[in-house]
Amino acid sequence: MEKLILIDGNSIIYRAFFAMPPLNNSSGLHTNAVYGFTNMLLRLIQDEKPTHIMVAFDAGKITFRHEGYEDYKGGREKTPPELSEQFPLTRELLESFGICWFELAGFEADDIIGTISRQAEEAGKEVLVVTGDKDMLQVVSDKVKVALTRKGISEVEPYGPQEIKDRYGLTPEQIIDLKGLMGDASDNIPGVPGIGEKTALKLLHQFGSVEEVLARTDELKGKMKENLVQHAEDARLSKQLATIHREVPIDRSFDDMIFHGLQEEKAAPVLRKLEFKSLLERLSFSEGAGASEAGDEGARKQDEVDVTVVDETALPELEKQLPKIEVMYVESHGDNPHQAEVMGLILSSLEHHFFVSNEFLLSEAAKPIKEWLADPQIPKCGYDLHRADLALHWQEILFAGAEHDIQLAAYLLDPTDNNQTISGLAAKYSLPSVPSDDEVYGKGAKFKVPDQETLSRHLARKALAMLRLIPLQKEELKKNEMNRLFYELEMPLSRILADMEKQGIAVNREALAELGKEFEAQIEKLETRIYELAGLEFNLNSPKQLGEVLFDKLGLPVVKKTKTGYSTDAEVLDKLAPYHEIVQFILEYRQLAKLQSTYVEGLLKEIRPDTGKVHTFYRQTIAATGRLSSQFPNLQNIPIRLEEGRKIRQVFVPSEEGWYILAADYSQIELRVLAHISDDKGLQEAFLHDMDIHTKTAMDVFGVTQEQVDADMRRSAKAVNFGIVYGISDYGLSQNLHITRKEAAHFIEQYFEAFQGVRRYMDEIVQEAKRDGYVTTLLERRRYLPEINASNFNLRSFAERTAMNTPIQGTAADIIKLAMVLMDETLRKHGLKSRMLLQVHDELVFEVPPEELETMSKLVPETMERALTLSVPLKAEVSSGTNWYEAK
DNA sequence: GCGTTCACG
DNA sequence: ACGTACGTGAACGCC
Repeated sequence: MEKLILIDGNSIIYRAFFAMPPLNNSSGLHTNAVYGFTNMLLRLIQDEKPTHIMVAFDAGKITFRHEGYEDYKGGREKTPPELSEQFPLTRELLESFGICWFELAGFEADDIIGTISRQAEEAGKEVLVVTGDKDMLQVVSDKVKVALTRKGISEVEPYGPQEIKDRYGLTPEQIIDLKGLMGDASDNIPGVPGIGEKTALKLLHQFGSVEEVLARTDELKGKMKENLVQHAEDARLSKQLATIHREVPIDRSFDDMIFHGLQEEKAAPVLRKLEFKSLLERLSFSEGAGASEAGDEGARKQDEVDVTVVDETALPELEKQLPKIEVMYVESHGDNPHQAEVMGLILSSLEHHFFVSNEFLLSEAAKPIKEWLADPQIPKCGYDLHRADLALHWQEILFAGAEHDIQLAAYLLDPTDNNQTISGLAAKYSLPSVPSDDEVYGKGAKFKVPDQETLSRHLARKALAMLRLIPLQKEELKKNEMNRLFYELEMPLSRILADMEKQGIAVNREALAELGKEFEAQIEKLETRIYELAGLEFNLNSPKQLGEVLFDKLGLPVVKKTKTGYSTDAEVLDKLAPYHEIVQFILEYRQLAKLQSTYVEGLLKEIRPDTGKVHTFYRQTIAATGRLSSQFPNLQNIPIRLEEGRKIRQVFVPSEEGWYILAADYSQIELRVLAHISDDKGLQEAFLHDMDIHTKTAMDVFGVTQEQVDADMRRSAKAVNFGIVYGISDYGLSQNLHITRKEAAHFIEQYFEAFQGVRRYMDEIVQEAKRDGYVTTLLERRRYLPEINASNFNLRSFAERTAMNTPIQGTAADIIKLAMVLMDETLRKHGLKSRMLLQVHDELVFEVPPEELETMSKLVPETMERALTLSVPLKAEVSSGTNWYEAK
């Protein structure tokens, strides 16, 4: 017969937490409740041999019970953070055990269990409910037993109808009446004063039910009668509160609950992360293997590999196997993929590994391999295909057909994992060990291309790990509902980015050098003046030496210190300006020195002599929020705020005579996203009318009319809006606006009064993060926040602000990425010659031939605006000119 | 290789 | 009481 075990997750974890001594793993994670829970779970599996298991959780929000009685569970202490952080861990553990869990907003675990146990009973299954909550006894029947925990959780006591009768002299249904009369302090169920278990049982033995007791109070006497008459309503309400709801909508089938047994490859990594060594041993899983962080790699074996080195003799064999090749990997050396040296290519299936040296790849004989690489109809799986594409491109080898990039998938599955190398991923998934590149090649100055034997074997090990990683990633992407994000957004975008990077943007070298001369002249003047005023020459670029001059020699007041000494940043210098005229000159020097070193000299170094262009590299797997980042050079931080710096933009020009630079940027995209996800009616209204959002905020925060908003009020409101997007704190806002914390707190309160939907969103997203351990964007991009339940205030606060900010910044990133994919399609569809060149978070930059300028000026903003439909319109503004400066 | 500073959204 | 605004990359000094 089929046997289903239903576990009340919350109840067991609570009891385990208080029953177990404190326990944590080496990274400080509290694990005692998870440990107790796991122990009990394993014992149940061993003793009961269930065919099905399901764990129910409270969804942690307001339940239907609150609708009738506000104080329900009101008397409970707040859950300690050391316990809260263990809920996401428990869910992760259950998933690794292949055990189904369920929760539903508005219902408690009790109700879920009540419903499933009823359904299971109707389907003829045997059921065992495991909980610490006596209320649950009401669901007992011939088919349904309830195991109550005793002494913490180390023992359980099973109850069937007979056991309930022996213990209480009641039927299971009468348990509800019992609660109705005696109440339950821990659930804040009032019951009737003066009536405890003894009296309640006596009454029920005599009358049978709460209703009957209340109807026949005339048969009673004394204080008890008085209490019952006076609190009749409390008794009825208490009975209602204690009644388990058995018609919860549950979208899980019994098939979902089938327990297939533990699989080491899935369960072991989680147990290792928790450092449950005794459990690993008990399950006879190897203990040291696969601990990704602990550095005990040695315990995982390496694959033995057999590689065919492709030369003209071996080529026919490879050609025969090409249709079966499942993964490819291009090994290259150097951080900048536009200048990377290709070391070799590996093409693998589970049966074969073919190593192709770059020398052979570049030879005429390798034509079939090149045709395979270039064929967009042949889907390719691999690791960092974007980098491979660029490295191959610069040696005139075409690449197309990327389908599944392991690095990109790893990024979506955990964007904050900082070891998304093949070696790191192999460890994370407990696959056979792959030595790190640093181990094989040496790092920094020690880097050396190894002999072909070593290289090809290393690549074959990587390829094997890749072959195994792909199905695991596919499953996880599907489970996280990230298939569309991955296959329809990030993968297509990866090819588009590569195209933009290969195209590059032209830089007017002469104009840049000229600008450099102007800066240089000013810098020299400032240097002379500063040394004069200081009375000595020193290294102005050294904060240490500058600090000594300002604070020791000139005796200026110390405003702020760093870990290593005096702080001399711009904020400090601003405060010091009134004390000494040298300070203003230092600020100007700093500004120009930055422009000179980073933007003039830095950019000049990046211009390719052959093309006169700079080719940035967009990294798609770095930013935790889903944004892109840009390197070699970074074209996402070209100056704009100050006029001197903004001139740098003049040197970014079209690559063809007579063409234009066109730039379009989203207006207030983050606040529009916030209006959508918070469903704040006021904010939505403002955007529907396309109001100036900072003015609107000022009106609502200060309670004034549009005409009464002055520049200062608008400035404050703008800072508040920024703060809201960043996950506001009174301290942060006070720093930004140079006001007291109290004043900042007042602004924030005023803001939340005016925009209550935003307040609700901020509260709910933090709760969601605490419950799930992660937050998501509109397109299901995910960011884990392991510190959201930390007991350390700073860590927890940071995680809370991140929980508020990431869905906003991340959804904005989703949107512009969608726009880029759409834009690429649109350019093709219309057969336009215009080219997309740059992305700067909320801005896209194009070069456009004159005859397309008018078309593009409409098409680009239209495309950006239709990228995603929100409850408020998206707005994009476009402009163009003969260089990037003029396109403002 | 780390800390500080500063450029951008 | 705690002591920060969110996300990046590059240049420089210094050990």
